[in-house]
Amino acid sequence: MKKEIENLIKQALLSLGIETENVLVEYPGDMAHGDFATNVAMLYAKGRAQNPKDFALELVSIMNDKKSNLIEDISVAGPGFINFKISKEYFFKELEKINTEKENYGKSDIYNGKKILVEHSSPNLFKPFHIGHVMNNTIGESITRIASASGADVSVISYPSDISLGIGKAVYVMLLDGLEKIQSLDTDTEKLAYLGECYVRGTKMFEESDEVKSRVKEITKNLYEKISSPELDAYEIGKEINLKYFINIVARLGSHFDNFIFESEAGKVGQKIVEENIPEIFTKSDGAVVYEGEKEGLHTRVFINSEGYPTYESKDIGLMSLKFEKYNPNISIFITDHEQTNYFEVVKNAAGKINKEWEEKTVHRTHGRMTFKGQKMSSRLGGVPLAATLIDAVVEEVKEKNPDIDNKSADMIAIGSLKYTILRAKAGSNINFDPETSLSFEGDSGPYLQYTLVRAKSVLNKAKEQGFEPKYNPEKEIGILEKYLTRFPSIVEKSINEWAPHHISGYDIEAAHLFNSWYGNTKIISEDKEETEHNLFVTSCFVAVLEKGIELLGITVPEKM
RNA sequence: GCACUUAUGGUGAAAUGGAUAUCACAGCGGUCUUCGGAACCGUUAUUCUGGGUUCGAAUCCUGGUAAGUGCACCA
Repeated sequence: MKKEIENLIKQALLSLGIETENVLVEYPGDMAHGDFATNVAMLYAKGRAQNPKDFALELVSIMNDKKSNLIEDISVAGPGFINFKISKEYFFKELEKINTEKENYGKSDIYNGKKILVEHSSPNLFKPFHIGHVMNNTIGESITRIASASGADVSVISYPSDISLGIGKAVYVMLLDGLEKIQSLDTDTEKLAYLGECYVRGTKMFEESDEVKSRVKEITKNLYEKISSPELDAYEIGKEINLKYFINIVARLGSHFDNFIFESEAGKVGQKIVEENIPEIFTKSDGAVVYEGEKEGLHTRVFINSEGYPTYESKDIGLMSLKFEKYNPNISIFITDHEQTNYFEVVKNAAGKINKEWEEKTVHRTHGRMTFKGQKMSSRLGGVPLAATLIDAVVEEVKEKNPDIDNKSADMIAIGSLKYTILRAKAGSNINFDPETSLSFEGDSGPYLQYTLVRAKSVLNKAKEQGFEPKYNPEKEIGILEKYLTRFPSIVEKSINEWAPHHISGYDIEAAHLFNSWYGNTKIISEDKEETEHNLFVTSCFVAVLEKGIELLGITVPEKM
């Protein structure tokens, strides 16, 4: 429809001697204005030394002669906007499409036949999975689903940090306590808490004693080179527990990974690549290997330190190389917090020197940091709320509100509420998470979406039991809810183009609100069979769209709530 | 010091350069034996600051103020 209007405008402009490729057709802010609008008259009136309004009227009279009968009315308003009113036949056709395509409605074909790789939630094994990770996971998962809706073949991986000086510190404490200690613990949760504690203790001891420092370095070296030793044994135990925990917690959040690329793996690959490109791309400086970013308006970064180990920079080069080698994606998206923006600019720039397509096809999306009650979280210093602790606390609140709810549903609501808090805003700014104020089950919230959907579905089921089937009545007028539903594909497309989930969350909440308003004024099931069936048709379209819209956010919906 | 990011009601946010700046929370006032009230309706209140570009600016440019982040061997 949009295309049709665009063409109509182009034709009209052409007949007046204006040739243009891009005409802007948009949804007016206020639906009362019309179904589509364009600002071309204001753009081109100047070149014609004509009043925009007069020019708009001239265009309208031309278009009136050429328009198809799907366009009911074209009018001029305000400073020179041209508004198009579309016939209800078009909307009924579109609603019918929703009803038949169901969960495929809104699916785009922008990246049909392309491959997209998404990397997110990359944890530091041995560091607890804390509330900050939930943010990365939530955004990453939603972007993954949006990517799937683009028609692309999507793979999703995570990149766990499994080797670092920090891990050496934790392993040092494990050995100090003896491995019996960890083996004596019963549950994985206890073991994990213990490992987190090792990390914190190790960091402290490392700072306080030179002796510990050199021992930790030795341990780390042995781990890097996988030299068989007590530390390697301890490390393997810790890594397994952490990885298992990670897989469980992201599964609880609704994510699954096709594969992992480990930092230890990437480090070797990256180091080799960097070394092969001295001195063309990388240069030696004070015993280290660096990339002189200043030449590109950036800053210098160390890729291999003076002890001969790859830094994060080299590892990221290795990671890129492995991603393209294993998946050969057309687009490679990864998600980190925004503190790494400048850092990745340098790495990406350097990567482009090695292989142009690594730079061109890589998309870096960033998000803000999550602070907890105003204090910045540092996993190194401990005292950070674990993701699981936080979710459990929210689950308690859900149960308080609704004591009859089952565990699974309570989990869905708690997580939905958390996820929505993260996704409703454009990724980028920091979120200060305070359960007292940030968590809402009402209004602009995850549970509002879930509730609205559950209620709508419940009505549909009830009607079905009574023998009603959704069926549209062409005599009926099209309301704003129905019109709004047909905008869904364009919202999905926008989210794909920007890799921004918040357009979807905003759309979902608006759609839910429109439905609830309509619901408040409409007796869906009534004596009147035709009326009932038509209402059910609208409800059914709404359910299809909102179900998809919620799914794209990575939020699940319980049966009852 | 240099670079990047940000500044919207009391709070949290939205708005490809467009029409009366939208939404939620909180506040205030209503709806209420309903197809599921985690709902609906009404109401109060907002673009940091000076200048510029434009028919038109929250949005673009520029000066200022404030905040955050990054700048060599940490991850």
